[in-house]
Amino acid sequence: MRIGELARDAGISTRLVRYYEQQGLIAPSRQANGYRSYADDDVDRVARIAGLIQSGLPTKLVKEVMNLEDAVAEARPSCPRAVAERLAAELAGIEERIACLSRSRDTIRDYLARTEHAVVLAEAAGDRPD
Amino acid sequence: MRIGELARDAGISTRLVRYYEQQGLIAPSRQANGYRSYADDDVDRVARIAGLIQSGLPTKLVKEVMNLEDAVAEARPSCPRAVAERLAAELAGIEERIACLSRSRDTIRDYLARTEHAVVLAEAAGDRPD
DNA sequence: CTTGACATTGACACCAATGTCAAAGTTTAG
DNA sequence: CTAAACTTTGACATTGGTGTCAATGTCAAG
Repeated sequence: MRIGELARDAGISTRLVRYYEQQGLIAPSRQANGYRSYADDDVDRVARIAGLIQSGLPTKLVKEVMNLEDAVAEARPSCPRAVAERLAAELAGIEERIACLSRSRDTIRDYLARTEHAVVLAEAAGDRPD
Repeated sequence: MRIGELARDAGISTRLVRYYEQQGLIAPSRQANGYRSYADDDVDRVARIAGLIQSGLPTKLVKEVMNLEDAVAEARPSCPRAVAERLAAELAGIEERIACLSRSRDTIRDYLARTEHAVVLAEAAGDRPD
């Protein structure tokens, strides 16, 4: 598929897709005419990249995480101790973010639940209003 | 306490503390000499603000969440339906981020666990069950 | 009184993530 | 064949979060 469809499906602008590529986060092949060509899996990958970036991870870190994701598929990965330590540090950072966001999530849920607006909560939980 | 101590305790620069204030996220009182004066609770509040911002929430959103946090303390809060709907939307956004980050967390954990670097993982683990 | 640490405001600077626009080539529908 | 819709690259603009510097004020300790 081409960039327009990919972007639409992933829910971001084509501009960002190209930006991610420039940052080394994706490497689409090219058609004879020079158009970028994406696989179906790339929709997910790109959406995931966007999600991480929106969660405050810098592209450089996102890149590492994505690489790791590919590496995990392999049988017996390994890495120098130093790398492992850096990853552990990043892991801690991510866990902090999760904790922070979780708390806010609880706060908002709590608030909505207590303002007789359980209706809205229920709606949002099931389908996707816009 | 004054801004220097607050910043140190909260783990950010004084520059950021002032920036947060400018964005309406905190409202310290002033001493006679013009110095900002913070309460002990503000350390937590500021650390929390910083955490949310690092998690990708724009200051405007952080502000709302913090206001909510204060409001939740009240007995019988209430808000117009429109507001509740916007909050629900934000809640969804936050949940998405959490999902994204959680997946990355699992990936990294997994990776570290499988690269005989369980050592590092254990070291970094002191806290954070969930 | 002087010095050093900390505060104040305001300005300028930087980076990363995005938007937007322009000029040119490609594909597709009518 | 033409027009609309897409794509390419490249450049410029913007925004939000930060760092940093400068000039000035406050205060505690020697």
